[in-house]
Formats: sequence, structure tokens, C-alpha cells
Amino acid sequence: MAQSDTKTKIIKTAEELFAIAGFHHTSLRTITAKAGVNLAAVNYHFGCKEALLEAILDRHLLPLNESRRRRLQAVADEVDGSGRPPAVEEVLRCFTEPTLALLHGDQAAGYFRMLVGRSLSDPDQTVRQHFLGRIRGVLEQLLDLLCRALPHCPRESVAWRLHFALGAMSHTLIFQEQGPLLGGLDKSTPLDEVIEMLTDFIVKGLDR
Amino acid sequence: MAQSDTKTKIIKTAEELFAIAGFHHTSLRTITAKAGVNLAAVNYHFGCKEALLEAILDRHLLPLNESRRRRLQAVADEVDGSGRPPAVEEVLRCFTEPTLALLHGDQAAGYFRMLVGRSLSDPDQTVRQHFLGRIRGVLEQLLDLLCRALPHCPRESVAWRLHFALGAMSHTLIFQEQGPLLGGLDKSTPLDEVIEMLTDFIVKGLDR
DNA sequence: GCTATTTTCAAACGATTGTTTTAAACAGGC
DNA sequence: GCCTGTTTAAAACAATCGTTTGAAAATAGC
Repeated sequence: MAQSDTKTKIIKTAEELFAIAGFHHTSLRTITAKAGVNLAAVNYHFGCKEALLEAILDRHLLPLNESRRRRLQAVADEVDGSGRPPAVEEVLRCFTEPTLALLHGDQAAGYFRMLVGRSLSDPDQTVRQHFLGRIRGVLEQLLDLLCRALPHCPRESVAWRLHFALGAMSHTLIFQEQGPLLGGLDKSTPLDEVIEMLTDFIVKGLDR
Repeated sequence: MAQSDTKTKIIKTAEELFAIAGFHHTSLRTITAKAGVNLAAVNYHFGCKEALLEAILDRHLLPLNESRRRRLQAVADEVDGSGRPPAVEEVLRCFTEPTLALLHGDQAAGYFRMLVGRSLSDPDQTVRQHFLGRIRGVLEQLLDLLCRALPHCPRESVAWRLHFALGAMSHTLIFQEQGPLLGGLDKSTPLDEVIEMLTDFIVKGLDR
């Protein structure tokens, strides 16, 4: 029971607190107190606070990106075979659907979702860099395939549209708890429906 | 010259540093050192750090939102008269174009742009609340008018699409300095062109 | 030119941060 | 049993944070 019980408790608690209050605004004392472990345990198991963040990111982000990568590659291979350009929506779903699978598979992944959404726009360079370093490769792959789906469109235009789309995505991932910023917005809408609407929105923006 | 010279120097410096590093990650000592004023000057002139943030937000956000409000009202009045629903793009530009005017009018507003972009998704509740409190009214007005532009579309769907659009917008405002997260993205693209592409993207997503 | 007010300044305050330290408790191998 | 390496515990570390203090300096009113 002693082996890595403490380590897991720290990771899960920190994941939640980082997602809600942000990395720098969450102290190790808050984490360890809520997790019921000793303060020094963080530095013993992870070395430093920043390494704890990396461990949290790795836990979900690595398999998630691997899944995205496989799906993107599968579509790319299919295009290579048939010679027909892929549909924009098909490409986009290679990126988004693994996220949905993750959120359905792991009940506790809800907080991770917020953390990911925040990471892109975090004011702190540390958080941003750790996150970007783990996702940049997949983004390039996604951009490449999008360009093949839009052969008439210059790469830079596609890149800008993808940039806008990522903004919409991260903003949607964050949205939770922090109160609806729009009056007519129902927070209880199931995540699946939200993602469907978001996908529609993005596909329309990316296409043509 | 002495009257509010210090006060202005503090505001302008803080605006820049808050935009780049975030509110909580920027210390009053960093601000005052860069501004060349005494540490205590902040608490003397503004009361506390949080009030300094409010002053910064007010300086540009109040006139900006007033301009947006007037333009939205003008379109609404026109619709009331003619009875024809407005175009989505027309409504959207009521919100975005005043921003462009601000950025062109004030050379130093570039940092404010980043600050605004960050504020929506800031991990810290303080920053978010101060920002939302100053923009929520205009957003409601924008949503109302968008619903009239899309009479066949249920209000909640419009709200969600606007939600996605706001994500794309804030993400675009932030983007600067922090290194391109996408390879094919040219950072030197003039802001006008970026906003044009962004508007296209959003209109396509909002419409129909 | 004096007074009264505003503004600046250096120094310190108390609280909190991530991290380190030192000792104690625990585990399993032989 | 004892020993070796791992894990926890409480305390202290040095650094930084926002804020306050009290006196000096500058300014304005008359």
C-alpha cells in the first residue's frame, strides 16, 4: 500500500487543483493537505513542483497524442492509396475524438480537460512550454493532413484557420465551473453534444 | 508634470507586464523597478494591486465597450425600422471593428490586446471576474442581435456558437511573442489581415 | 515665505512560497 | 535477529510576495 499510493494521491489531487486554480496559484501545501500526505513527499517523489506538472501532463497527454497520431496516419495512408483528398471533418475528428474517448474512459479526466484547455493560454511560460512540447508534433501532423484536405488553399491560410480552431477548442475545454459568461448557455449540456456543435462550427470555418 | 506622471508610468508598465507574464506572476517590485518609481507608489496611487488591474482594464475597456454598444444599438434600431434581420457579419463587426480602431489609435494598445485575450481564460478568478464584469453586458447585447440575425436558430445554439467564436477571438488576441505554435504560421502578418481571416472563419461558423 | 497638502522614499512587516534538512518509521532480504 | 534502502514526519530554510510605516521631499495655496 505504501509503494506509490502517496504518489498517486499527489498526482490526482494536483491535477484537480492545477485545473481549477492554475499551476502557480496552487501551493504544494494546499495539494499535500488535501491529499493527506506530507509536504516533503512532493519533492521526494517528483523532485520539484514543475516535475509534478510534467508527470500530470504525461499521464494523459502521451497516450492521447499517440491515439491521435495513429488515426491521422491511418487517414494519410488511405489518401496515399486512393489519391482522393480526405474530408476536413474526417481529419478533424482524428484529433478530437480521442479526447472524447479519454473523457469517457476516465471519470477523473474532467479536471485534466480543464488543465489542457488552460495550458495553451496560460500566462506562465513554464506551463505553456511543457504543454506545447508535448502536443506540437501532433499539431504539425494535423496541419499537414488538413492541407491535403484543402489542396486549393495555401498552407498559411490553413494554418491560420487551424489556429482559430484551436482557440475555440481550448476555450471550450476550459469552460466549466467558472460560471457561464453567456446568459443563454446551458452548462448541463452533455459534453458529447457540445463537442458535436463545436465540430460543426470548426468544420464550417475550416472548409471551403 | 508631477501630478499623475508616476501614476501613468505605473499603469503603462503594469499593462505590459501583466499582458506578457500574467497578473499574479508579475510582482509590484518588477513593475515599479521597470517604471522607475518607488515600490510604495502603487499602493499610494491605487490602493492595492488589484485596483491597479481594474484601472488598467477600465482605461481601454470602458470606451471600447461603449463604442461596441453604440454600433450594436444602431444596427438594432435599423432592424426595428426595416423589419429585415441583419446579416451575421454585420453584427459581428459591431463587436470586432472597434477593437481594431483601438489598436490603430493607440500604439501601446498592443499589450492591452494580449491582456484582454488572456483575461477570459485566466486561471485566477480575480482577473476573470474583473474582466467579465466589464464585458458581460455587451456580450448579452451581441447575443441578442445575433439571434435576430439567425431567427431560425434556437437561442442556445447561437449562444454556443458565440461561445466558440469568443474562444477563437481571445486566442487570436493572445497570440504574440509567445512563439508560433504552428509551423506554417507567419507572425508578421498584419493584424488587419489576421482579423479579416478570423472574421471569415467565425462568420462561416456562426451562420446557417 | 510660510503653511498645508500631496507625493516620494527607504525600510521593515507579516505571511506565504518552493525547497532542504534531519531524524524517525517502515519495508523486505538474508 | 540485523541491515539496507525506501518512505514519512516535523521543522526550518532562504526567498519573495503585497502591504504598511514614518519621515523626508516636493508642491500648491495664499
